[in-house]
Amino acid sequence: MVVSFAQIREEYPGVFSESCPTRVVLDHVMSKWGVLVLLALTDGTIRWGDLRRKVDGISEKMLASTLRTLETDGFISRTSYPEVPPRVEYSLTSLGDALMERMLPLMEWVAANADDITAREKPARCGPSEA
Amino acid sequence: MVVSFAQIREEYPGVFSESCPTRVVLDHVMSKWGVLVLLALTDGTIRWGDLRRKVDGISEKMLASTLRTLETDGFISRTSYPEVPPRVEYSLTSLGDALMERMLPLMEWVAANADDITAREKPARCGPSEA
DNA sequence: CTGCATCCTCTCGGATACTG
DNA sequence: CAGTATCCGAGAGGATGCAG
Repeated sequence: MVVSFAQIREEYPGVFSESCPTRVVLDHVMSKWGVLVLLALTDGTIRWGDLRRKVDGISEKMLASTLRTLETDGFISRTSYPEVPPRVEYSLTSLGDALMERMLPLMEWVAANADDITAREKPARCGPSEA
Repeated sequence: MVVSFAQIREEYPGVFSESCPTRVVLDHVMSKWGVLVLLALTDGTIRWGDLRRKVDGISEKMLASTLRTLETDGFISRTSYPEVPPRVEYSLTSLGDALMERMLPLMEWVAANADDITAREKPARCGPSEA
């Protein structure tokens, strides 16, 4: 690994420590659903129901739970309109924006390489190469 | 969110789909221990025992499991020396290197901001501000 | 529409003991 | 030293029903 990128260990020698706050934040933003919810929010403000439909496979429980965690962390903001039926909108805060600025390059790389990576594990992923 | 960063949704509209390979890779590299193991490997080649001691709190089971997953994905390489006692070394592959190139900026940002983020949740984290 | 409460399942992950 | 095998508890996470 290039040295210039590995300086995190010098600046933050405690990142490997069990008690490091980094662990907590990492668990939130890099959780199975946290990543996808945050990514969905890079689109801009979005309603609860739209979010649920957008993040394929997420349950209501996990969506609510994930949103609350990320809101507590300060990554997203929740706006509730006193209407009936209710309308609630979520969006990234400036902190969340800063986070995603670093996360998106990683996501794009993963999205671009995921096929090749998983393909190597399952001999034939789709095409009838030798069946 | 700045538009230039949000183009992942246009290029990879399937990232939100449950069956997208991205989900699998994401689960591996952004898992609780996957991140830390990969980060530890940015130091360069390292032995099994050193790795275990470095990543504070990881069990033998999870270390072995994490390493096998990441090796299968092609992010790390395993070199076993036919000696006694045995010696096994792990290091990043070029693929793993490319991954960490995108991951480290994120990690550094998280490490730099984790204190503030978690501090907001626990009114006083260390200092006797008002107790 | 936007959640919360409950129940229940299943996997993650820790502890321990054992092998080459 | 570098793992594997087994057991087991805790918590993640899904399904359903209900409330505001």
